[in-house]
Parts: sequence; C-alpha cells; structure tokens
Amino acid sequence: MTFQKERSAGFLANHMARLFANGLQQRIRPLGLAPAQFMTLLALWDEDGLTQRELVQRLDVEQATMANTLIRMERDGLIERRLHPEDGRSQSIHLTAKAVGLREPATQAARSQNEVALAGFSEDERLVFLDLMRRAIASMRAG
Amino acid sequence: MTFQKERSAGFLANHMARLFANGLQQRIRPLGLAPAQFMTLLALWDEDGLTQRELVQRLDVEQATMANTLIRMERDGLIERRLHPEDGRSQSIHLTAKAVGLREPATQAARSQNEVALAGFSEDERLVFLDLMRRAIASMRAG
DNA sequence: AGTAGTTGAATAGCATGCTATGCAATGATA
DNA sequence: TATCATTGCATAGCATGCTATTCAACTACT
Repeated sequence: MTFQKERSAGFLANHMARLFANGLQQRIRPLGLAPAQFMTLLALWDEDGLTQRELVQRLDVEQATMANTLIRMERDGLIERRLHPEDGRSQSIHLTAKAVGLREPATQAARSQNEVALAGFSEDERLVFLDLMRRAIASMRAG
Repeated sequence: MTFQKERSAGFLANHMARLFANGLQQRIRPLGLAPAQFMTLLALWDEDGLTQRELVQRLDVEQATMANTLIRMERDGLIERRLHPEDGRSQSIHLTAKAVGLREPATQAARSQNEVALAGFSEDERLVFLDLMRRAIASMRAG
C-alpha cells in the first residue's frame, strides 16, 4: 500500500505550519519580530513577569529552546530579566516598553495571516477546524 | 481585544506540527531517519530519479533547504546523485537499496503517529480535517 | 548540619527552515 | 557568435527546535 502524503495528517500539518510561519514572518519582520519571539510575547502580554519555566509550560517547547529564544529577545531589547526574589535559580522575564508597544501591530499581523489561511472557510468550519486541531494536540500530548 | 493563542489557527497549527514532528522523530529514529529525510523519501519512493528542482516543487520547501537535506541524506547513505544526461547543471537523485528497504517500516511509523493524533476522531472527522488542512494550505499558497 | 535528590537555567551539538548570494551551465537575442 | 538573462545548485548566515549535559541553588532527610 502506498503512503500518500496528501492523505497524511502529519504531512499536511507540517506543510500548513510552514506556510503559517512564513506568512507571519513576512508580516512581522517590519516590526523586528520573528515567529518564536511573537509566540513568546503572546504569553508575556497576557502575564508579564513569568519565569522561563512557566513560559516553557505555557508554550510547550523544550527548556533549551526557550532559553535560546529569550537570549535573542533580550539581545533585541524585547525583554529584561529580573532576579526572582524567592528563588536564586530563576529569573522573572519582563517586557520592555518596546515589546508592550508591539502588541497591537503584531497581533493584527497574526490575525491577518489567520484570515488568509481561513479565507474560504465558513464560520462553522473555522470552529470545527480549531476544535479538531485542539483535539489532535491533546491526543498527541497524552499519547 | 486580547489575542488568544488557543483560538489562533496559526498558533495551533504550529503546536500541532511540532507534536507530529516530535512523535515521528521518536518512531523513525531507530531507522536512522529524521523527519525531513522521511518527507524527501516519500517523494522519491514514488518517483525515483527526480532532480533537486523537482523535489523542491513536490515538497514546497526552499531550494537551499532541500540542498542541505540532500547533503545529509547522501552522507547517511540514503541517496546517490547521478549526472543529468541532458543538463549539465542538474543531477538526478536516486535511492540506495538501504533507502528502498526503509519504505515499509518508515511509512508504518508515520501511520502510527497519525493514528495517535487522530485517535479520537470519527472517520468523517478525519476526512473533514484533512480537507480543511488542504484548503488552508491552498489559501496560503494562493494568497 | 550534612548529604542526597530535585529543579531552573545555560550550553553544546545537530536538524530544518529561511533569505541572500554566488557561480556555472543553458538559453535567448542582438 | 557574442552578450545578456535565466536556471540549477551550493554556500553563508541566522532562527527554531530538539536531545544531552552541566552547574548552581533549593529541598528533604538522616
């Protein structure tokens, strides 16, 4: 039996995610942001002052990945680190004014990219699509 | 208005694709394969002897990305390059016996990973999901 | 208190993906 | 045919993501 990539959820998910990332990258590049930085900002715009460990949990990436992303964000003036008052091992990550100011244009860019992807979808299809993705994510995290 | 990542198609697509890639990686690592190598093999198992340019078209990655993947596949004894008889610039990419022999175990690994992801889906939901992903891909490639 | 285990982060090394360049082989055209 | 544009590929440089390892700080237990 042939394995047909166009019928493989994993293959399609990979292709789709690359197109989302490329599209987002084009849109947020003028803001000086990269996709993983944007994803990290999404968490920090909601809850400033998280630790690296908490960011890892919220975004489900490996600790080493987040450590490197934070290095680049610090380099780019998006975050600063403060010593955690209760735990000498950890730091809290705080947004700079620059990062706070990027919230509206950056989220608007992401909304635009989502709109391009879902342009031909009905309102119902959009809800179904998000639900199916969340369920696939939950299945893989469990299994 | 807050941008909620759990309601963003792009965010969910990225998360889902990472989980697919991680799961696939675990399964094919014992075969000595990495995800991008597997993706490239999918194209070559179907049509051996493609050029780099043709692989780029079929998999929708950048030429430079494919060039690097092919370097690693050649290093790992999965492909060999032959001079193109009609065009001195290009080569045709051919599978080794080793790569041919990996077809069944590797595609079985991918099927298993897909099954984990879609475990809770009805047959109808699976078809809908694949269709929605194909449509999102088409929209982004067009727009 | 002192030792052992746990936990938060950093670092090394590698795969994938991208953009930007450069180069050689082809092709098209004056 | 000589020149210019196009095309196929390689390379450099960087961002993301992973696994594996190390280190220091905290916790728990004897």
